[in-house]
Amino acid sequence: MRQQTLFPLTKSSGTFQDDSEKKIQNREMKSTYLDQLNSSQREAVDTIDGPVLVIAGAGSGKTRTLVCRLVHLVENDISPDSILLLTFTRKAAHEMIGRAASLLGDSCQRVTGGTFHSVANFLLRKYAHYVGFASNFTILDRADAEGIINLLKSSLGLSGKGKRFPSKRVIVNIISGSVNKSIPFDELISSQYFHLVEYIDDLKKIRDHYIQFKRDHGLMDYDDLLVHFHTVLAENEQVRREVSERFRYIMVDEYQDTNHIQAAIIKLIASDHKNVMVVGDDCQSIYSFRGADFRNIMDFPDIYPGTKIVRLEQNYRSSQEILEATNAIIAQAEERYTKKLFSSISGGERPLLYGARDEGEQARYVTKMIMQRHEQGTPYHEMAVLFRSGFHSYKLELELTNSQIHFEKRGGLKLTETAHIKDVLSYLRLASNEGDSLSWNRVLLQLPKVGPKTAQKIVGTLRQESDVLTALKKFKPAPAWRDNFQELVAMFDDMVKKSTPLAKFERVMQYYEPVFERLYADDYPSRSRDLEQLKAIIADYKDLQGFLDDTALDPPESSIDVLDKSDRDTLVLSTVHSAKGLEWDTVFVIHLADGKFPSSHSNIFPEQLEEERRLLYVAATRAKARLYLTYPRETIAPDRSRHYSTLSPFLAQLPQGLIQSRGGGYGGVYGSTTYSGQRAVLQQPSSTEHDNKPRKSAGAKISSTESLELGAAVKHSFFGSGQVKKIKDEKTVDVFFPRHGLKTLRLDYAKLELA
DNA sequence: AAGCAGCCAATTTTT
DNA sequence: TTGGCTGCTT
Repeated sequence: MRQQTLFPLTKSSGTFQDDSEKKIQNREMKSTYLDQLNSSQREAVDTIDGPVLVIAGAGSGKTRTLVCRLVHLVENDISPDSILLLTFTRKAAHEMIGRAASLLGDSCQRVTGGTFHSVANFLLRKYAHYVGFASNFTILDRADAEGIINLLKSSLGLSGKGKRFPSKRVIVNIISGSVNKSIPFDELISSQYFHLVEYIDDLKKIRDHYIQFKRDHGLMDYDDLLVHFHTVLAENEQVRREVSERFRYIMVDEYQDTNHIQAAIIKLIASDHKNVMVVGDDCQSIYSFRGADFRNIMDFPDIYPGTKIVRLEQNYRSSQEILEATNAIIAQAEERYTKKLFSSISGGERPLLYGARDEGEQARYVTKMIMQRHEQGTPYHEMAVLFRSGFHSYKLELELTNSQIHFEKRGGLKLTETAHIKDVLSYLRLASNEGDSLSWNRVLLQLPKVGPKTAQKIVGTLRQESDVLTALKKFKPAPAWRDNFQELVAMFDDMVKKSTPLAKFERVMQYYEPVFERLYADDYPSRSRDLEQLKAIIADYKDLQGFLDDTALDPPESSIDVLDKSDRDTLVLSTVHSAKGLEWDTVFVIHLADGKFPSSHSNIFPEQLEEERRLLYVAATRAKARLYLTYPRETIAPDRSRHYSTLSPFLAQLPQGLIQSRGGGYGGVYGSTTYSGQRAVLQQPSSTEHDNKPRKSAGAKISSTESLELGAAVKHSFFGSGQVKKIKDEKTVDVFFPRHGLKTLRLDYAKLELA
């Protein structure tokens, strides 16, 4: 039953680590797995009791170490039931436990594994009453949370507040950010959303109503899963002891991407026995936007005195040539990272940099190189294309489809983020939690002639009776939509009585099909493929709650891989975030232009920029043998205006000789800054900038501190006017802004002007 | 008063 | 491709 919830039968088809590697490891470990580890790995595996911190560089055999330790624990008579394995995705946990099981047998499947969120959910189904929730609470995804915020905005009379009032997206970001970063609400707004300070009271009101709304209707968002779980453990000694006794051995992967609440949860569970092993790499911390703090790693030995610290620095993944480039990328970081990875795989190729003319040419180049490599014997599944944002791959997707290369896209839009899937899920959620008024609101709005006001009126009557059905039957609909309303009520009455999730789904579809065709008249045939996919997923579940939890905690990707049962050789397209922990023979990183990578959204705070740098590091260290870096020299904005772009500063500033350059130019259309003269372009990244975006034309842009002196008045696009307080080096200054205090700015990225 | 059609703008990363 | 806003219609 437990496994059912944590590990659904629906596996997406990707590989966690490539198959050949897996086979080799299995063979190795079957003989005597300990002998196959290097001395550091072995030390990590060997230590059974007490706190262990493993600093594991990219490709240093981290997964192998975790799997071996799992095996080692079980071989030393530790019951698999008492082991908790926390990973970043549920797929990762599933994969590791599966590998352990293939070495040692099925008993390993009894290990509890998954993300913090899935484990918190699993335990809250049992303990939620301690924090005032029934056990049938519904999990909200981001879109649900935004939907509630919208409802509250209008019911609190804040929706017509003008353009400057934050959108639901921003409001959810603030509320969630405050929780995840453990920063008080006011403080977060005045430091990171200072332009919203005037709305601070309205925002607080929305937040308080949001919290109450969730309580009233049995709803938990992602953050609540962690917060409420933490509260249960912190405030109920008996529960804490129960959980602590059950999970006597804890392993946490990707510890650099945990936030403070997650660290506190571990601390509570482990406080009796201190048997915790955490594995992480500070260089690969890429989730601070969601509250992750890699300082959790540094603090670990302080929280757990006597921690054994193990460093894994030998890289078994990439060639020395690739490592030299990736080491150089991370060496530019502000933060001093202690590790320097080395590899014994030599004789590889230097990473290749290609400046394409534009996005179309970039897509054609990548497609061409993929086909070339394929002809030379690299299967598609050994190649991947990585990018900063989901939409960066659109052009490439078209090109690959034209060339009939089969690919799978990870990251970006999820299946559950499309409107028609959310529709169907809403009906099903009502079968599990009839008080979920967000879902009621959604399904009621689908009735013709029923808008926000009417829907709210109906929802308002639902709680006046002991059960929803009675309330619905008592409600008097207007004649204009009475028939449709009664049909909906009949469907609901009928659906809740069906026993299996599939039967419920089919009853919903019988009602929804005509609604669907009316709502999405222009494109319902293409959308109905998604519904087929949903049906295939739901058919594997015996338990509706499990299905709903899984789709919320681990939403299927929108590509149709579930229906595609054939074992086709498939190329992977992925956001860098979703590529974490994976590896391929050949990796392409595209759109490496300033403004795209690093994203232009992140040049306000130096810390965000540092995270973008680590993100590139993560992307590049996925490659085993070949790494291609590309960027378009010209992009077209949505308004069809053309913009020149320059190479990402992260690459432009690398020492010479680590990367080979190729391409660009094309008959000198863009001047002679082609990559035959690598030096000229690489060394002056910002001097070639021809950005023709409209811009405030106040003063001269400052690119070096040479043109600055102490006390100079300057202007920043985000912080406003300020005064130079300290010149640190030729690229770094401290500026005091009256409204934000002292900020350290890097002139390469901060758009600073003379006032 | 509420619904609805049509126009314009914006669009990171994820549990 | 959605989502917010405006102004027209029921």
